[in-house]
Amino acid sequence: MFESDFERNLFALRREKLNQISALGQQTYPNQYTATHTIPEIWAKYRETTAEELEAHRIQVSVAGRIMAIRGQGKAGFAHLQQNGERLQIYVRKDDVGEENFLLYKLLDLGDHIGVTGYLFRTRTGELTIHVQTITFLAKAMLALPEKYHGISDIELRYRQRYVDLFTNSTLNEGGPDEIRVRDVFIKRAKLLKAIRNFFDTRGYIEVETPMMQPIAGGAAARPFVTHHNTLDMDLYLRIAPELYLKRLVVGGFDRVYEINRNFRNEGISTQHNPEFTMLEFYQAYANYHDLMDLTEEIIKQVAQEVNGTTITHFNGHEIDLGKWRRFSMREAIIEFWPESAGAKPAIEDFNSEATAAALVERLRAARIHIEYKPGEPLGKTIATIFEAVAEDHLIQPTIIYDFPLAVSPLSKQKPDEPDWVERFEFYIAGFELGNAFSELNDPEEQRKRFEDQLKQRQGGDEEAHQMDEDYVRALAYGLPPTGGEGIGIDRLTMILTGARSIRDVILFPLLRPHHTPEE
RNA sequence: GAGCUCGUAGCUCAGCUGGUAGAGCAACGCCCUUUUAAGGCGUGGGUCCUGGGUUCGAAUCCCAGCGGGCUCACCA
Repeated sequence: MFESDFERNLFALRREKLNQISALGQQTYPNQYTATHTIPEIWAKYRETTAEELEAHRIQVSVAGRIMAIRGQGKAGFAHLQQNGERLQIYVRKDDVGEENFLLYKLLDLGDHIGVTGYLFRTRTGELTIHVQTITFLAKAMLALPEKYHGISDIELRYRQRYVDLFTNSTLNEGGPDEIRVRDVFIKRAKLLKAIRNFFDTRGYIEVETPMMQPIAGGAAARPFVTHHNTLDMDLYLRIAPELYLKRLVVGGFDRVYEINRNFRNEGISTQHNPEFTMLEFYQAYANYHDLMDLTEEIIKQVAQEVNGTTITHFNGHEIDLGKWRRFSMREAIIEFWPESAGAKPAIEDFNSEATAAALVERLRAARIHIEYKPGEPLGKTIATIFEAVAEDHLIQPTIIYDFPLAVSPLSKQKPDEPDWVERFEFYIAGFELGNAFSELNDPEEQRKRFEDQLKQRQGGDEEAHQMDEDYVRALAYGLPPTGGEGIGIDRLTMILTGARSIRDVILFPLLRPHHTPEE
């Protein structure tokens, strides 16, 4: 627990102060405190009240909070109490609180929790302040708070000791139009979740919870985490997606379902990837991917309005309007964003054969654009890779990319007129993918074939290829109505709405390697 | 997993081409009854991330490791 002798000594010293506080007749760890207001309530109610009004009608209040600043003045003193992210000044005079309470005040440290009663006034400089009459001790900070002006700026410390980060409430993107405090990031995240639930609840969707531990990790292409159930003596996978269970529910007659929950993928970590992340998935019977495109724009617009009061957001130096959307087919996007350095733009026919697609790869490589390509891989996979290499960085403003190759979409329905392409889209904001949606494949025989193809790729060494899920095929065999389904990354959407540039800034306790203190 | 980069007091940071570690905040003591990054006087606080190496001498240079950040890869 202790970082140093300094901390150990400080702890002992505070322990001694607790004894003295106890000797003053205060409980050292009392069980409750009854306040008349929270600090935000005081501000909401009396922000505009003048000094004269406060003097004329003495307003008695009691509030509780954590001491975040304290200034002694001999036989008086000022302190700032913080509660729910807001601070209110208190003024303590020996004359007014009495000998014992003033001794208590002298024993207080930065970080301590106290309750005070008193009346509101304005100081010489006009600051709304409580003129304290009694102090009640509530809890002690046994460790030193971070630097009072800068707070904690060490990113590692912020993530490891989020509890400190939150009450010091340090700033992200300082000085920019996207400046935001840590606490507000997580308040917005909560609002976002509420807005999404509101969106779906009012449209007749029901919220469900499906297994997080699954015997077959399906519904996405990713390496799973493995765990073990002792009594059943079976390995289970932490889910990589809820998809296949949610579609079983549509078979079961829940025409509109959604789930907001964690997915786990045993993959790399980056500013856009955390091993556990929160995903919204929703399914709507009788809808196709066109319906979902319209719905997607509506969701994002409405959520932005509810969370930020505007569809304008700032991310990494870009102003983004979440109310204005573009749509390209994947092939159109490749042509649209084809780099000049790689010569003339491709023609739409170039996507029709492996040879012409491979030629595009060669042109990109000649232009020193890194692109993964294995000769003999399916044409659709090559096209998807080209899209990612060429277009993704340009998709700063909200953009829907539709019509994906069948080869990379084992669960999507083919386009009636182009069987090598499926009714699938992804949407991008700020240069990264936020969501993925498609008209769900509901033909059990076709689904079985797709799984078998995936199995072949798996045997060929692709660890992320889908496994066979017999029960899911059986569910489809009972009849899945035409259905549209979509997944939206909640962490990433939070990033877009808060301007946080790292996914770790929107996850309260992001995964870090264990850190060993000298004592361990 | 790879490349680059950072790691000095509880916190925020300085410390030059190598000469044996500093400031502010916080802490401790004293003074101060409208202050607010309060102020004044004084005091204590260091495994300079860890382990090797080079050197008369290493926070500083070199190597390895640990942890963080960024970029790339994988992926959403």
